[in-house]
Amino acid sequence: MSLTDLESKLRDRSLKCTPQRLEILKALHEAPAHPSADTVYRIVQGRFPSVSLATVYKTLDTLVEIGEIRIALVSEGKTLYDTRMSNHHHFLCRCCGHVEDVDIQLDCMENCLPQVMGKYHQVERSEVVFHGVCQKCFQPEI
Amino acid sequence: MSLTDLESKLRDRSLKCTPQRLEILKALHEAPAHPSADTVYRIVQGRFPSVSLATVYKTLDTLVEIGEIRIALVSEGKTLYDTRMSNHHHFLCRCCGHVEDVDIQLDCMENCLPQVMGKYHQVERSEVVFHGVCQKCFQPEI
DNA sequence: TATTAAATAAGAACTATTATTGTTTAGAAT
DNA sequence: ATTCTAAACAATAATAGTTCTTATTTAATA
Ligand SMILES: [Mn+2]
Ligand SMILES: [Mn+2]
Ligand SMILES: [Zn+2]
Ligand SMILES: [Zn+2]
Repeated sequence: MSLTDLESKLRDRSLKCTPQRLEILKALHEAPAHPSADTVYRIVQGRFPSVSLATVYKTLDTLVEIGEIRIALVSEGKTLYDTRMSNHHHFLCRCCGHVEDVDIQLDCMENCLPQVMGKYHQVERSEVVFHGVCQKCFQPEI
Repeated sequence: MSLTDLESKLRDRSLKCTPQRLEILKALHEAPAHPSADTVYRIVQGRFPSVSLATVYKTLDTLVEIGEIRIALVSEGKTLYDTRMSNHHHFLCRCCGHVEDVDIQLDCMENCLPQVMGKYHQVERSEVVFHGVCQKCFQPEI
């Protein structure tokens, strides 16, 4: 959220705090959840028309690297980004591709995991993807 | 697995059982787990050089539609396919992108889910993606 | 204010995937 | 077995998403 937060993260890695980066971060938060690069690009254009799509891509990469946003591994085709860095899960509609946050606490996963994976991998986090059909696709008559 | 199984699935939907489709299905099972369209294409080429990449893509779509394979929602960039239709999970290395099957039974998820999601969505299945660093990337000195 | 490494805009290039089109073929009907 | 036809195919053009290249600009530092 906070720009100061971002500034210090950038400074820590000797990355420059440019107006483009600030606008892109703002756009990410204004956008509907899980926006694509193109969605972000269009929002940024409203206030900062000279910004290029390549800069948006590059900046999104950077923001992922410094841990301001992450990629929502939930879409075929285009990359979607997620500004929510706290632990949460996703529901994915197989009809319309709609992605929705799922906020439930699944302690069991976090609990049992370290033992199971411990000797093979370094597990950093886990997320659930629920597959199904969203309300809109299930009852399209409304 | 069984070709008879495939044949009947195709027949049920009045889809033709072509040699290309059979070879592509075979290639999918010979390939390392979670192959891309291109990986499948190359394997098929060995035995059936006239097959086109477009046919591979189209056939993979078809196989997904009839439920012979599924898309492994686990990669940025290119689509990966999964021949294992039974419930399982994935580990994804953030360094090298390696995808590994995770075979643990997480009853808790299947148990708590229907209630939580019930009124909002039709949940058909759920899978966990574990994010982390694989052994190879963690100890690259070997 | 001058310096410089990093970031940017513009657009070409690239990769994965889908669409188009004319030809072939599997499977059904004779 | 031969004919028929919708479906599938090969070839390849087109598109979408993303990355790369290069000349120019700029944030941060001295
Ligand atoms: Mn989310
Ligand atoms: Mn798998
Ligand atoms: Zn839907
Ligand atoms: Zn790895």
